[in-house]
Amino acid sequence: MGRDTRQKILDSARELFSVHGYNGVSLQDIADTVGISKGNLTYHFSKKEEIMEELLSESQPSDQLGQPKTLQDMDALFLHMQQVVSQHSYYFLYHAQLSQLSPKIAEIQNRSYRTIRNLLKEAFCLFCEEGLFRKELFTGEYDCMVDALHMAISYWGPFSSLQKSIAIDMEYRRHAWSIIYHLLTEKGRAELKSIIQI
Amino acid sequence: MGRDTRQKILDSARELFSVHGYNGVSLQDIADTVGISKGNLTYHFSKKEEIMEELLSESQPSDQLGQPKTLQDMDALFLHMQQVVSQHSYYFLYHAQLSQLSPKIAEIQNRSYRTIRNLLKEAFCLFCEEGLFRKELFTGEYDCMVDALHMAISYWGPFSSLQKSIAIDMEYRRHAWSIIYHLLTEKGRAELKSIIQI
DNA sequence: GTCTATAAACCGATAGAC
DNA sequence: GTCTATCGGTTTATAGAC
Repeated sequence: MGRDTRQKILDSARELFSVHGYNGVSLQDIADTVGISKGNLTYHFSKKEEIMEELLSESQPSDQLGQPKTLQDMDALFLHMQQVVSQHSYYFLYHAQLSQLSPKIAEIQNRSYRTIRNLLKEAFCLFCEEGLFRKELFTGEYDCMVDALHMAISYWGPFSSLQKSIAIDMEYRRHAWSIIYHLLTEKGRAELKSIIQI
Repeated sequence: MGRDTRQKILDSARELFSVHGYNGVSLQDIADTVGISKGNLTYHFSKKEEIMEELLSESQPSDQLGQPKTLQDMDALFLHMQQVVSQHSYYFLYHAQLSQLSPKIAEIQNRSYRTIRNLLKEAFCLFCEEGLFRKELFTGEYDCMVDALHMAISYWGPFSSLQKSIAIDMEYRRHAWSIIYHLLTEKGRAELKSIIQI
């Protein structure tokens, strides 16, 4: 039951953190949910932080992402992000708080952010070379759109949850394409049309 | 010393919350900073939530904002938002968490969000009528850009703080204009040029 | 590995003297 | 209005039996 208990703890913790946030969940809550004692819990994870650290490093959003080579790849990336965000809502809802938990967590987050950023920027440049994206209107426009897209990825969950009374029923994937639609050339727009209807 | 102590509590609490977040600050911390006893603190605010509620309703970002009529107004709004965000960083860093604190706080946030949203959308439509903005490329493009702008307003602080090792030294005001630059017509771009250099 | 028991500290909130 | 003292509850973490 060694590995098994450890995994059960992580699963229960992830679920509880998703609903109540890091501070809203005590070790007692986790132990109760798993069905073990608090003492046993601290045998596996000596500190509460360690659970979160393992949870984050276990499944980083940027893990399984490959460099997008086509608009189709980009769309798949958006779709994938949409799933990650909904499955790891606690990560995005409380990530400012999480970064203060431990230097290790801050480092994990930072690495993830840098990865996504580079992924998007390189894709933009590639699309530009292939005539799918127009050239920059001003220096730094691509960087700005990468930031906007990145911000949308990170905060789509909390942002839309705060506005549930307003009509933001549009899913993230559509929002992402809408943000960068103006960057597409005629060729790019034609190609996108076969992928998704904006 | 009646009003005085109450105000001191609010000032100290705002400062502490900004750095450590709501859960990271205890009533003891606040009392110590003000230089009063914990008992005296709970005389003024019987519950911890009440401090945050008063703090939020005291200075809502959308309070002193008028409807932007010109690009100059819009720029002033961005500038104003930039100051608000830096002065009330706790509000933006922890707003997902804060909304769960009490229904009253959730309502305050929701009203604020709706106000900013409408402010931006109406300005967009006005600018379009005046030939400063081009027409929408697709239905909902304005709404999408309003969301992107709104997200940037809300999360510029936390977003840039998480990326401090990366080159995001561009201030929020410039970022906001960059996001919507592609919406400007030739006439609009000429007018913007006299306000800010993108 | 898992348990019980408990330490040690801190939390928000209350009671009552002054 | 301000204080001290304290209650009842919760927290993380440890010690030791099995």
